[in-house]
Amino acid sequence: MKRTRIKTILSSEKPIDLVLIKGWVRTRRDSRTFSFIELNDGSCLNNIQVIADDLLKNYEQIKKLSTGSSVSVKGTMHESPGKGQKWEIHASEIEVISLAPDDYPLQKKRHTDEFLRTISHLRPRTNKYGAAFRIRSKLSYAIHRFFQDLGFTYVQTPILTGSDCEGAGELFQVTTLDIDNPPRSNGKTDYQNDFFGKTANLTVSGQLEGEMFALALGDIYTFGPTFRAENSNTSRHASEFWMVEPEMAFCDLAEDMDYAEKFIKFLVDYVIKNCAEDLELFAKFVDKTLMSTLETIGSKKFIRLPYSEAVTILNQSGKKFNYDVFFGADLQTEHERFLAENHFKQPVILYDYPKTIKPFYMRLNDDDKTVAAMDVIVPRIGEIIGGSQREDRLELLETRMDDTGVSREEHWWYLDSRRYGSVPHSGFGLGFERLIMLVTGITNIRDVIPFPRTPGSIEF
RNA sequence: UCCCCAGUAGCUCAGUCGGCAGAGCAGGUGGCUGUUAACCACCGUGUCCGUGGUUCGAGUCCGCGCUGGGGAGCCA
Repeated sequence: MKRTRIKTILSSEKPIDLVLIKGWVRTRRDSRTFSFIELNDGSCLNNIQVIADDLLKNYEQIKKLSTGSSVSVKGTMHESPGKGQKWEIHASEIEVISLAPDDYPLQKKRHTDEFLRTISHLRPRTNKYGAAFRIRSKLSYAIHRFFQDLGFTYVQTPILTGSDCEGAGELFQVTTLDIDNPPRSNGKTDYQNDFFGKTANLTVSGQLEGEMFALALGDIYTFGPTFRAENSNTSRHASEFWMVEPEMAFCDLAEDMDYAEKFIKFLVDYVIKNCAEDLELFAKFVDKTLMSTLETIGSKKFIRLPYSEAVTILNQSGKKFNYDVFFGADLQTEHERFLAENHFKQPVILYDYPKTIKPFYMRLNDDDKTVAAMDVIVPRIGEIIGGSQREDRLELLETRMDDTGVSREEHWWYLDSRRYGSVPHSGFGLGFERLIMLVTGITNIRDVIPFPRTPGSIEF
């Protein structure tokens, strides 16, 4: 007999004569002649209540079932006479697969997120983390769905790279050299003898490679891991995280913003429609304003505001900021949050930033002062998307590289794309974990990653 | 990297002015019960993060370190 998932039987319209379910005991309560077992198999948030009566031949063993134990249950599903659940299973046979000893760290009461982080291998067994990681899975699917339905091609850009990309952050170096005794020449480590014959790193962005494919396949997206060796100790940064980076040929900044807005709205809508039960847990226990936040994102057209106007608004707001605002200053977290949370109270797309604070690949505007960059700012999270129209004019790109100290020689292949049939194109990057935080109300990035990596922490 | 806060039982926490370490939950035993974070009674539990100091006496005060958290920077 094949096991049925608890999610499947809970959504049944009618009783079932005989079912086989398998799962883990969440809690057990004894009555006089029988025992209630709350069973969860991870297929959904809800448990199913199993009635084990004392006629079962191994009832003495069943009475020892503790939280975390695994069992296999055969029985009939019928309407529950008790309050609190529609269905329950009356067991005809219960096999104890494995007992969890009483040092099982998860109790049926609430634990703190900090404690659960120390047992990352067990926390998916809790309601909250089970829900978070089911939502993470659904969102991954929705990302593919969005782009595939629009005819985009999924490109797997390399994780090991030879270039330091856009200088997007500190790099994790990858080497097979003996680090205690590396080969040296002219007083420096000689990487000619390293595995790839030169220095190699973990990727900080797939964008430049993504552009090459957009300029061949038209519309593409990447979705994969990214690594930053920055000593960032905040609740919004991890050393290993996932990014989605679409790149569109024949696309200007306005269309880029259209895609970004449509993308976020699609994902929020997808979760509301497909993760209702799990979402409810977060709306109830994690963030009471979650549903209204998500509805605002889904229904309101995102504000589009040039950087220069944002500077004016911030200066006229009368609010005292820790960092001064003036044209040429990078907007700080406090400024972005003020705009999204206090001034507009909804998502805002800022665009046309000063060229001095943005990387070399962004397209120079006609004013010669700003570049065609855009950031999507959402309440509570801040920047969730950063993107731009790329500089497609070879001479201007080369000048910008020289000005910002990016090696032309190393990026010969990137420059080739502007040499041969260059076209206007745009793209953006979305931090996947920040999206999950936005959608669930979870405030620490460590709690939306199965096994988070942060400075000084790689236990699992 | 900088600023601030915290570290006490398996977990969540209290601990007054520096004077014998204490609750709830979890666990054990018994009872009761179509229960649902069940309930009632009884029972056990400590490197008070580490280290150095002040003091007759330190969980409590001071220095240093470690770990965790919040905020900032860097960014997604």
